[in-house]
Amino acid sequence: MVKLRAMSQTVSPPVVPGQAAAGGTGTASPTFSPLYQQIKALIMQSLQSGEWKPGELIPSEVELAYRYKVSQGTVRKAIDELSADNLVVRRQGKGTFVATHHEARVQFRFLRLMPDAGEARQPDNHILEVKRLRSPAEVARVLDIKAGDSVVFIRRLQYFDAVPTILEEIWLPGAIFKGLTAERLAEYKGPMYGLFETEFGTPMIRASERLKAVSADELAVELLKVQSGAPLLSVERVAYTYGDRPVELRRALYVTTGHHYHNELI
Amino acid sequence: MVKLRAMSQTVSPPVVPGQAAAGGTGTASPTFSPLYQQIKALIMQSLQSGEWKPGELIPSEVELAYRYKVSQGTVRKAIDELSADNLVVRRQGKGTFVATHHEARVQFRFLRLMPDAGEARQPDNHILEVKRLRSPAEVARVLDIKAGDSVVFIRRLQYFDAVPTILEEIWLPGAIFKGLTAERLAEYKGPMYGLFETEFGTPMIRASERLKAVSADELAVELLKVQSGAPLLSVERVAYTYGDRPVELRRALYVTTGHHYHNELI
DNA sequence: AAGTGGTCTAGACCACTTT
DNA sequence: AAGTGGTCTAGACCACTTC
Repeated sequence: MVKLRAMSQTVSPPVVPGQAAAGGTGTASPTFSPLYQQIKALIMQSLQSGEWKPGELIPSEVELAYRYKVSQGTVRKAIDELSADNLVVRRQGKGTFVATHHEARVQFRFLRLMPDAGEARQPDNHILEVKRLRSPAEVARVLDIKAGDSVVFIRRLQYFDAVPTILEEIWLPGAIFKGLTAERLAEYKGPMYGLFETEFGTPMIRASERLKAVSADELAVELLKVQSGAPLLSVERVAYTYGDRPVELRRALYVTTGHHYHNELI
Repeated sequence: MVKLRAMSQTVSPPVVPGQAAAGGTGTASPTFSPLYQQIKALIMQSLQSGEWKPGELIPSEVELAYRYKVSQGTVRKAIDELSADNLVVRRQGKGTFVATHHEARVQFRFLRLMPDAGEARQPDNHILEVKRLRSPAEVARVLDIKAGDSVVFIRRLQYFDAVPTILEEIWLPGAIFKGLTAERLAEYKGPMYGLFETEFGTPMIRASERLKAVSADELAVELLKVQSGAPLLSVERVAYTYGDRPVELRRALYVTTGHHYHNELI
């Protein structure tokens, strides 16, 4: 069995069972990484491989320490970072769980549109269209697939208090989202990312957004019931799963009369 | 001398020299907080009081451990959190420094407008107006002062590559920003928050923003050189200094043709 | 060489949850 | 009572910076 190596106790790069550690394989110029980073990488591999699925309990710190032959403190620091990255959730007395989109808490991370006054509430989702098509070059580039590859296209309208507020177009890699149909989307209760995670084994763990102000086009006028040329908030999102793999492109238009996009600068 | 107390080794609430700890004074129902949280609160008090100013070196972990009579590990955990909160910056081999706005790195935290293509660059600032006036009720409520209290009002235009892009109105509590004039603002090189921090002892440590899409009004048309009714990104910000005290209200209009507001959802 | 933050260990005890 | 994460300590050693 190949053992993990602590920092600088050796000249060779850190090695982990079956695969290189976070620092890289280090063929040319060996890079090192702290033990806890190597442990973190190992745990992430188990998350990615589906050994521990969203919502499930992962092994205890003591057990992981025994498994990886390091101290509990080192495992702890690894899990500390995974927790900060929102990949796992600690619960005192119970254990550490794989993060899931089936919690209200997580929704706010991915839907930043808030009512100007009052409490945030769940939107009503209306799936307008689901079809499979060949990926335009522009979409393919973002999703890191080949132009012409199969993609799933979704058009959705979201209502807050019966007011049409969000119109979005979503592109997903067809290879991952095989059996995705309008029916499954429509009948599914809860957040779309919950469905992606549960049914397609693809949890969204982070996203990058670009916001612009734009004028309502014809489709927006029709569906969002705004005047032609009305200002709308355009939100273009690329969402990523484990390994920073892009798996969703989403272009949304938000009506921001009565709602706003909330952001904390920390 | 009153000593700090570790968790639950006593029935009385944790006490710190001269003041209650993070958990609160606990007169009615004593609340507890971990030792490292108490240390963190103590360090924050020193930051707030100006004992250690932005850019300066704070005492080493060993020294702080001696001062507070706790282990270095406990001080470390306190500073870990302060570092995560962006209140201090660690530098291996050198020490721990109080965070400052005089670093390019910090700019990106507070200016999220990026060019759609190419590298971000520093804007040219044009101060259009600086005046002192009595606070409108609406502004006073946000800044937690009394309506009619003195406030400094600033109107500023920012250019990227000679293109007018950001028009903003800023309100500041007059009591804090006494000698603030158009001249000082105009002659100051670097970010406005750097000036606030250096000249007025008021570092902005976090901010909360509300974004909406709006139509250009007359003033925006004139100054931002956009067409009447053109869509603009409205960004309303409240910035806070130590102790979560609001000290700035900023209402900005961003031109988002060629630029976008960037946000990471993590 | 000395001082700083960064990593790692081992052990003790606490708070919380479940059995 | 047993198991989990959370806190705290003491000590060793490493990496980096400065003198």
